[in-house]
Amino acid sequence: MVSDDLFADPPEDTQEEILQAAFEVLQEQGYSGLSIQRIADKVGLQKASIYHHYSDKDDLLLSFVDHILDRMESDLIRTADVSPKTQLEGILDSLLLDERANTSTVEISPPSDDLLRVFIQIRAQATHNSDYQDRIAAIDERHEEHLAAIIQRGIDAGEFRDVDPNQVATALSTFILGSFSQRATRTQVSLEPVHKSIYSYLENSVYV
Amino acid sequence: MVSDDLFADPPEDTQEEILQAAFEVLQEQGYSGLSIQRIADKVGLQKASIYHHYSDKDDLLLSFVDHILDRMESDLIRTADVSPKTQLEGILDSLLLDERANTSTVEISPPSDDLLRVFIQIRAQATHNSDYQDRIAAIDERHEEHLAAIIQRGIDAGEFRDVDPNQVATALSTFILGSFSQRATRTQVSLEPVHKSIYSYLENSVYV
DNA sequence: TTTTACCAACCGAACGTTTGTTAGTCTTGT
DNA sequence: ACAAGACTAACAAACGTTCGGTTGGTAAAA
Repeated sequence: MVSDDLFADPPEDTQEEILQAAFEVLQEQGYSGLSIQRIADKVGLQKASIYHHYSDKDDLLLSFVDHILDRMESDLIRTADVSPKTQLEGILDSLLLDERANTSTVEISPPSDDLLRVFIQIRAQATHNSDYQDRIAAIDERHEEHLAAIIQRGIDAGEFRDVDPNQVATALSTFILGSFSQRATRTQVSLEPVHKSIYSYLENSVYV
Repeated sequence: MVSDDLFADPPEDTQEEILQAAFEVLQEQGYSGLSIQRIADKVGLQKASIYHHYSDKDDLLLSFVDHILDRMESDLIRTADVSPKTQLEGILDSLLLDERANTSTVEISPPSDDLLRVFIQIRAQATHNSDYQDRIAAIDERHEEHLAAIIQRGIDAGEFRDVDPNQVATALSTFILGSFSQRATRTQVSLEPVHKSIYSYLENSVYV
């Protein structure tokens, strides 16, 4: 199995190497298999050495989650100097289509399957851990605000009808999350029907 | 914290009591905290006694997952002797609205928040465990088929346009899953915008 | 330039606890 | 008396964490 990197560039210091190792372990073993020993093995360190870089497991996990969620958010939220309709469709194309089918003019690299799986697992921790809950809620809110702002711009520009930006944004983010969850937990999910349906919704209910 | 029962009636035998205990532990501690010791404590048994009812932890977890997914599926899939449009809206109302706001004529009890949280956690296991992947995929497929059948009936009855039943069903199930995921991982999620948007989609893109 | 001091990085070994699991024993209802 | 069901006790393995020691390189002191 080939795993892509947690960092765009190869990790420079040991701290980043450790987070990258945690990323791979989480992918292979799941959250319950994410132990110091396994991370140390993956980096090629003794597990005692981990404690030279992180005070304890909680510290490590917190840094890890921050890194993952930052990365996720940067995939979700991008500004672009194009018309609202073009920007919105660029976002949906990148998030809901296979890369090869993506002919969008707006360049948005979609989250990889690896990142998506890890994201879904972190999200699942939010069901019983309020720290995670807060972080997840923050991401969701910023994502929705980002979409709402685009829709508001579309209304102002006369491209969109006078819809409720927040309502449409919430619907879109719910849809995107559902698609992420399916991609992460099933194999061979066809993104086409979902993509077509949301375009149908936009054409018939949002666009002028 | 008050947890609702995994079983409609109070569990009769010890096996069911154990599964109910696992349900509560999973809710409080998450999947990584789901140990034999904690389950035994919750039932009021010694942990060795668990092995009188289940051969090992894997056996217990498999039974547990089966029970949860069966219950989830029974909440998702119900037949009703009403018009396709009424049935579809009954399903969406029950899954995407608060109970008190649910004035649907079709009686479908929605999955409780507790069940939803546990479902999302089990789903997350599917990211790295192929056994879980298969079960999750099976549920999703049956759910989509159920929705597609309703839509097909709607088309035949002249209530719906000549849409692709599978495409619309996939979109609906994606949407529902996204809503579940948000409800399970965030507090105070307003279901109203999502509900309104999907009705808008149906009226403008599906209904005649 | 050589010597000294220092510090970050890593390692090996051990700690107490919790994990899943097994064996043997006692208790209870039929 | 018999079997089902619960118990106590113990096991090896894995867990997170700590301690003390060994490097290697860098910077100050001689």
